Amino acid sequence: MKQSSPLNITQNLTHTLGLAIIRGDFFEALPSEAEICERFGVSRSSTREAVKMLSAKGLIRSRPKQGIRIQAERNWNMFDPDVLKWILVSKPTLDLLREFFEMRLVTDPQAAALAAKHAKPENIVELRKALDRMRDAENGLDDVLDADIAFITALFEATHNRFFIQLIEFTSTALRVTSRYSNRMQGINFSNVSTCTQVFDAIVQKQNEIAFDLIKQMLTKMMIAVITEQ
Amino acid sequence: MKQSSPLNITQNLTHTLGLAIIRGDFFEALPSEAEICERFGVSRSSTREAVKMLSAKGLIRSRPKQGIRIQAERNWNMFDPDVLKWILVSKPTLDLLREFFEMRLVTDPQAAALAAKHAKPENIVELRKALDRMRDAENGLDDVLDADIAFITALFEATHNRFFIQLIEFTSTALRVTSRYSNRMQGINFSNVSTCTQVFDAIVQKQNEIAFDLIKQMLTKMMIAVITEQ
DNA sequence: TTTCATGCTATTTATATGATTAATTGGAAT
DNA sequence: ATTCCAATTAATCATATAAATAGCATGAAA
Repeated sequence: MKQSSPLNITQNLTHTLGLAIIRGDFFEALPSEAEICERFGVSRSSTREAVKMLSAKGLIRSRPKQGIRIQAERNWNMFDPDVLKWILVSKPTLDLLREFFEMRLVTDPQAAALAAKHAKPENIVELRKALDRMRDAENGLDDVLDADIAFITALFEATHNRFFIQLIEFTSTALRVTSRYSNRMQGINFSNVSTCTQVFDAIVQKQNEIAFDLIKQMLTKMMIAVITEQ
Repeated sequence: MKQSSPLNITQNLTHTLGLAIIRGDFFEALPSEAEICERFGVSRSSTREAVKMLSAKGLIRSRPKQGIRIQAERNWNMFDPDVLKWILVSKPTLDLLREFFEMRLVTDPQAAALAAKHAKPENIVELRKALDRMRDAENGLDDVLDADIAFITALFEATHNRFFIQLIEFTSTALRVTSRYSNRMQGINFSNVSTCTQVFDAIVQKQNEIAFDLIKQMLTKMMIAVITEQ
């Protein structure tokens, strides 16, 4: 999706360490710079750069003499796509999925309401395109997950709110990872085409509350399906 | 608030460049590594580490021959406290404030509802402490902003939802920065003590909907006050 | 001539390494 | 208890080499 090019050394180390931290492979601190270099067979430059990237995401903090210490989970940037991905890959618990839905349960309906309020013609165009893809996907002519993400993307872009737009990456990362890695979560995350069509109509007619309620109901059903499923 | 120690070279450069990028000082790309070194009088290591930190936050992307290119605003991690701070400091527009409230208008009520559902005894204790601080602040015995943030912190921690807990940094950063830098925004962001007391009672009695509605009403009033004020 | 593919070159970041500086901890000396 | 010292570790600087790639040049095919 993002970069087709193979990861370079720094990126690789960043992902390896990030995942290891979140998986709990280290206790309170990472090995020293020198030891990381040795253990992973990379130079100090690459090690330091990887450490800086993880610091920027709130996972660690590095100081002389103290070493590279893992920060409290509270400081992790959960909305960073990388961090979210590492968490979902390493511990895709039902609890986390519930927490994710508790968030979507308010952001998505509000996004629909804001879209109804602020959508411009080009947003309507994109929403219609996404709806078409969802219909195609129902008939096996397109990927269900991609189509779902396309709709969410168009919906959140129509809010013209930077914070909501930021949630596109958040939500699509979560959807992609959970649908790829966890069997339990498969196939239950997808939006309903007819509901989304109704949402689209509500947005076109600027009916905020209706758009809000439709998405909320849809997500509530999805959430119940996910949480109760074993 | 965070670190009392003076910023080191890398941190300094990160902030300088981050702020400059968001302020729009550069067009599409940053100067080359070598030029940044020269212009800011730092070594290549520090430059590269700062660049890596900004890459990790989604602001830029650096590739051989292409240089250090600024990413589309869509890719910026708006929920990263640093990024949010730079944005608020460099362009504290009314639009942005509206977008911020549109977000809080759903996250805060939901946080209250989740707190009512999931709060544990220690969360109740913290909420009560925060309420006491808010009362003290009303009488000039404590800082209003700090007390407000303490309540929000206790509220969001009580959700026991990692995504909501992450929003503590987000919200408190926004409150601190806006109240410090913008006169227009001053004094209008603060919560109402009596409402918060009612919210507290609702949480103790596990009345989700009541807690939800109380916060929503309070925020709606605040938002109207902010948006209509000139 | 035009078009497109191929390979070359210059530029820029990526990586590696050594040397020096600064911050911080923990213990020693007072 | 306080101050000072020493050891450790990251932070910074400097330099060298490798890898990636955009842009140009070249030349063959239409």
